[in-house]
Amino acid sequence: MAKKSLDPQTLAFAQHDHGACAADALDYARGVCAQQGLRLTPVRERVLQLLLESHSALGAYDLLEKLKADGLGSQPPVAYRALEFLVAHGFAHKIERLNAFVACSRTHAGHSPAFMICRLCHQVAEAHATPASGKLGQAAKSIGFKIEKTVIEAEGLCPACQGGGA
Amino acid sequence: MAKKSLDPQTLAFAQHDHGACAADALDYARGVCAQQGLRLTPVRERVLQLLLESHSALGAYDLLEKLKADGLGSQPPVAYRALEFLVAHGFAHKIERLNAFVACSRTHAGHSPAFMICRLCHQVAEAHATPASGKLGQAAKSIGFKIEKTVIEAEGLCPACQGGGA
DNA sequence: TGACGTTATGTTATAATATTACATTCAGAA
DNA sequence: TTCTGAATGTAATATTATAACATAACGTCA
Repeated sequence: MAKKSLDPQTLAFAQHDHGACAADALDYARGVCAQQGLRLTPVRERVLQLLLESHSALGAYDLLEKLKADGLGSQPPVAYRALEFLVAHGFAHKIERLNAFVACSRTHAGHSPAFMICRLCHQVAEAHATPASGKLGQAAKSIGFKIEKTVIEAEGLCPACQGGGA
Repeated sequence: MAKKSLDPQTLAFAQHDHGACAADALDYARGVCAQQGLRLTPVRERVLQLLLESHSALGAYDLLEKLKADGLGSQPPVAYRALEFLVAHGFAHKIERLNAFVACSRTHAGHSPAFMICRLCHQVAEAHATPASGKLGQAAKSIGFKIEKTVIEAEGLCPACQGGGA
C-alpha cells in the first residue's frame, strides 16, 4: 500500500489495501456499537459492509438488490431503516447531491464532513470541514442563524479522471 | 423596511418590501436575458416569479400546481425544463437537501452560493461562500481534486424560530 | 414569402427515490 | 414466563425526476 504522504481521510482516490481498510472500519463500528449499547444487526452490518466495500456512493435500491441476494429483506424500508441507523450514529453519510450513501471514513469523530465527488468515476472522498469558521459561519452569525448541520459537497474531477475525461 | 445593518444577501429572514424586491429581481432577469439573447419565455418567467415571491424553497410539483392554475402546462417536464433553464443561467438554485428550488438573490454574480435553511419555517437565505479557501479547498488541492461546483447548505434555526421551536 | 433548422412546449408514460402503515418477530428486562 | 420495546417483513403508495416523441413557435435566409 502506497499511502505515504496522503491524509487518511482523502485516501479514497488513492491505491490502498481496500479489503483491510473496510474490515478495520467494520471492526471499529462493532466496537462502538458494543460500547454504546447499539444493535448492529445483520441487516445494518451488511449495509455498512456494502458501503465500506465501495468507494462510490450507493443508492438505497442498489443496496436493496444486494441485500435481496443475501436473503435479507427486499423491500425499500429495509434499506432505508438500516441507512437511517447508520447515518444517525455516524457510521455513514448521505450524499445529498446523489441521493446516495457512503460509509463514514471515521477519521474525525464528531466531525462536520465534506465530500469530493468525481463526476466521471463517481468515487467519493470524505474530508473534514469547519463550516462555522468560513464566510458561511460569519453570515450565519451576523443574522443570528443557528447552524445545526451542514451539507458540503464538491463536485469535480478526481486526479485519475483529469487526464482522460474533461 | 428595517434593514439597517444587514447584508443584502441574508435579507430573507428580515422584514422588507418583498413585492418590490421580487419585481426588481424579475426586471433584472429580463435585462440579462435580453442582453444575452436568452429567451425568458412565459413559463420560465412565471416560474421565476413564483420562486421570487417565496422565501421558502419550492418543489417542482408545487410550481407545477401553480402553473396549471395559470393555464400553462401541467406535466412535470414543463416545470423541470423551466427550472433547468433558470438554474443553468444562474437565476435560481437547487437546494439539494430539500429537492427544491429558490430564486437566486443575485447579489453576487458568478458566485458560489451557500444556503441557510430554517428547519421550522422552511425559509431559505442565500449567502456567498468561498469554498476553495477553506479546509475543503486545502484537502482538494492536496489530493489533486479539481472542484467544479460546490453545494453548501446549512440547516438550523432562523432568528425568528429560535424563540418558540427548539 | 416560404421552406428549413432550431428551440421550446405539450403530453404520455415510466423510472428512481422515499415513506406510511400495519403485522410479525426478536431480544432483553421484570 | 410474560411483557415490552426495538427491529424486521411486507404491501401499498407518495414524491421526485426523466425518457421519448409529437407539436408548435421562432428566426433566418434563399
